[in-house]
Amino acid sequence: MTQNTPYKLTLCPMTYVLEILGDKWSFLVIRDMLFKGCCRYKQFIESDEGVATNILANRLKKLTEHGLVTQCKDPANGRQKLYHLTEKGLDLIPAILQLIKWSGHHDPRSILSEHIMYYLDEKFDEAVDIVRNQYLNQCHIDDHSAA
Amino acid sequence: MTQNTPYKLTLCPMTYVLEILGDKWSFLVIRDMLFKGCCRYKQFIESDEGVATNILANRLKKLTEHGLVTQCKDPANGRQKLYHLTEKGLDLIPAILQLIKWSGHHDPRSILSEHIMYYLDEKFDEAVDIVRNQYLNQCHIDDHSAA
DNA sequence: TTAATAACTTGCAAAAAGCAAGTAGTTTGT
DNA sequence: ACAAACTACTTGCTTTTTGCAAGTTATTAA
Repeated sequence: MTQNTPYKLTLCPMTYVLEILGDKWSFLVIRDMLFKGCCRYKQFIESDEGVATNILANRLKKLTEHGLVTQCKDPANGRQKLYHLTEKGLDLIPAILQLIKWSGHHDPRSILSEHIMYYLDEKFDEAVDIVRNQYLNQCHIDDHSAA
Repeated sequence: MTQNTPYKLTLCPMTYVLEILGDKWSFLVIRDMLFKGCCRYKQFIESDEGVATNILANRLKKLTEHGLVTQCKDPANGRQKLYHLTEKGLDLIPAILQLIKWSGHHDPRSILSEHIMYYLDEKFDEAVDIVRNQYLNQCHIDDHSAA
């Protein structure tokens, strides 16, 4: 076996990722923020998959402690909090898009359009930028318009 | 909000991925195959994280049912089975490498070398090919040499 | 100032994970 | 040929985590 070529990639440590994203709810919280524009507790609760309130609270706390998410009071409504992705959280976009791309290719019930698959297959980096900017825009709007 | 531009990417379905990879052990099995050359039950059991035998059996079965893994008898030793990644499983390499890349950037205790980070940051597609070929080679060797 | 709302917390039942021990099919050694 | 060893599991039981319903607290609208 070719031992010391520069082409041998020995990378196995996934402990950090799995510690943070090793369960589906953490992933879904981030997905809801990125693609559904969720930034309030209630919005996550109302999201399709139906998280339990205690689980949601736990995951938001965990993601915040790990620096993927920030919390702040809604300046327009003091009884609401706003949750946003940090740079560290946004840096997960490539990984998440690769997972979505994989779904697009292998999920027999995938509903991803050809247009989207084209972007993921041929213009991946661009897709990452689009999702990122989309998110940043969205936040900007949500923050200044009360729910 | 820009509604109908071709740049609006509305992709949220991750149900399929999460159904298959929504827990850490499934991920770790695939990682062990890709990066540690695990292809036998015993090898997975002996891997660092310490899976319970019942959990491992369950996950290998699940991954096989979902078509990410195949099982066959070891032609060289009838009491052993060989587990291998299918094309569908190998197609997860980009996603896994993105997660590893993310770890490299954000895990304060990351042990990834600069060389590897260079590949992930600047030559991502090449890194995917390398990992893929590395795996395919490895299998070829393992299959024909008894444990 | 009463009612409603948002973001949680708590308590309990159900499901899943983790551990130890056991089992079935091969195979090696004598 | 037969006993001991090996590999890939399964089973039963304990512990942990999840999921659900019902509070609780802080803030705001009527």
